[in-house]
Amino acid sequence: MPMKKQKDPLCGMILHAERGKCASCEVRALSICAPLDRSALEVLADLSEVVNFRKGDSICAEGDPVDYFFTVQSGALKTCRLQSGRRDLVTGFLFGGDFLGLAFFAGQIEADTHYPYAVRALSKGRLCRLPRQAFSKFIADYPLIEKQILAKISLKLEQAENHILLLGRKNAREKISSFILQLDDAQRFARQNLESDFQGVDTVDFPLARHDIADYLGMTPETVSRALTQLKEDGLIRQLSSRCVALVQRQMLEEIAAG
Amino acid sequence: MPMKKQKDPLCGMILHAERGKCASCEVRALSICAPLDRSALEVLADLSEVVNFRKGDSICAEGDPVDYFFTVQSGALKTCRLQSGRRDLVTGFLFGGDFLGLAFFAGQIEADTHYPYAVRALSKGRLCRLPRQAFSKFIADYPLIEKQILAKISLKLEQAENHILLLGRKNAREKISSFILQLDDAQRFARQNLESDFQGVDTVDFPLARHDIADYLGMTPETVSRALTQLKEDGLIRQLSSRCVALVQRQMLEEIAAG
DNA sequence: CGGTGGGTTGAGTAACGTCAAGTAACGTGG
DNA sequence: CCACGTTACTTGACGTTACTCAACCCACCG
Repeated sequence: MPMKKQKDPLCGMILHAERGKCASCEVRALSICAPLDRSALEVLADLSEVVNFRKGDSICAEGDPVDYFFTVQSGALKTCRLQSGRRDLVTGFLFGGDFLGLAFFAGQIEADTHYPYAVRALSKGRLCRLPRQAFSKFIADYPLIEKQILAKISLKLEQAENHILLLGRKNAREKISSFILQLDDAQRFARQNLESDFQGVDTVDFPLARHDIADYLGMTPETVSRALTQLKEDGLIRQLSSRCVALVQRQMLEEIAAG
Repeated sequence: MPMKKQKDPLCGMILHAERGKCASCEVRALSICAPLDRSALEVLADLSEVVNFRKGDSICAEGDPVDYFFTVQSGALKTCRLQSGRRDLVTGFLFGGDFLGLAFFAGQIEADTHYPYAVRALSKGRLCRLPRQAFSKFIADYPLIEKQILAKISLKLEQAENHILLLGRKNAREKISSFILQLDDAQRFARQNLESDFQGVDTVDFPLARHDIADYLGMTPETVSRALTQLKEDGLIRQLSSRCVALVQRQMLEEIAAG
């Protein structure tokens, strides 16, 4: 059984570690590997391993040494900072195509670095794992990858600044509205780029629990719940299930989110 | 007279635009130019211009095209995001040695980019200005600089995550304590690296007004003031003037800041 | 059919924001 | 250098928001 507080990151996680199949990678278009050619992918496939994780698994703890980089293939993860005697703070999420290890890259690939946050799984899923040393060498030969990583860091910084604005100056209603739209954007983007032929109503899935949303938005689960029911009562969203809502009035949501 | 809301960024600002003197730059050790050799500095000096700014000047507005990069030589600036009908949010500060333009760099030096925040002066000071195009070419010849920029972006991201933690999970008292320590660290670091021979009591200068602190910490000036007097009453700090405090019990401050 | 965990709802409270008054600090012009 | 006007800062009274603690509901699972 998956323990609530895993002391052995990764140990219980790897069910079937097997050589990566980069050529047929489903999320390549979203990942840092997007610009690589056939031969580069062959080289990379020899470095990479696919590992599975289950809901609740700990990928790494705060302060762990960074021995691997990861690309998320499926599932959802959260990066969080712990505080003694208080709710954690979730600094961000990782979905298919996202890269884990960004912050440790810039300029200090050779240095011994440590994770500044813990990473935990919100659902089951799959990671592509790359040994740090080997991948660092690989990058040296394929500068295109470095550019991709730079672009991702830049994006991350922009997201962080938006998050700062949200935490610093928005109330519960505005936070929730922003969050729903954020998820919606991410899910539209993924659908579009992976060329899935899905075309339905504008619905948003929450791949996480209320308390995770709360920890991301700097509030409590109760307040999250209350803000959601308020939006529901105002007819801005419709709740299909506890983990899925339909956007009824996107325009209005955007206005609220903007403040 | 400097207007409160400047519509013409930079126009009123440049008093004496003159060729940079990189060889004798006072903040080089702190800046991205630190690793450059004599000949590189000569080249750079031809690209750069020194411009002066006064308290309240607007360096750029949100959405302005990025035509120049800057290194701060002296004085203090804030980067802020505006919100209609609400207090601004200050996302960060720039002091001597800091580089302005980081976020626009990564991976898209050639693209037409825009500032995601406004930059305003908190005091008078001096900037080193570099035309974007020319500096981008310069970087291509001196990869050391690119590494420096990467390191700075990485640092920025780390700071952003700390800021997120502060805004999301700390109360007024903890926010102020963190802020004081942050300023103290920055000021110690600057003193140390610039090898000033100053050796006094452990005091911290606030190069900014209460409302700027409030906008940075996601609170109001009144609450900032109250939190400061509380720390004063508890004997953790001593107030030498409205813009300068002495750290009486650094240890305790650190404990409070950590939560 | 009871147990469990996630989610919602309610009542009371603490923390912070708002509004307003008062005080100290500063810069300017005489 | 002083008098004045302006701005920044502090303090107080009050209102609002979101947190805390608790009960309850519901879906899912043994």
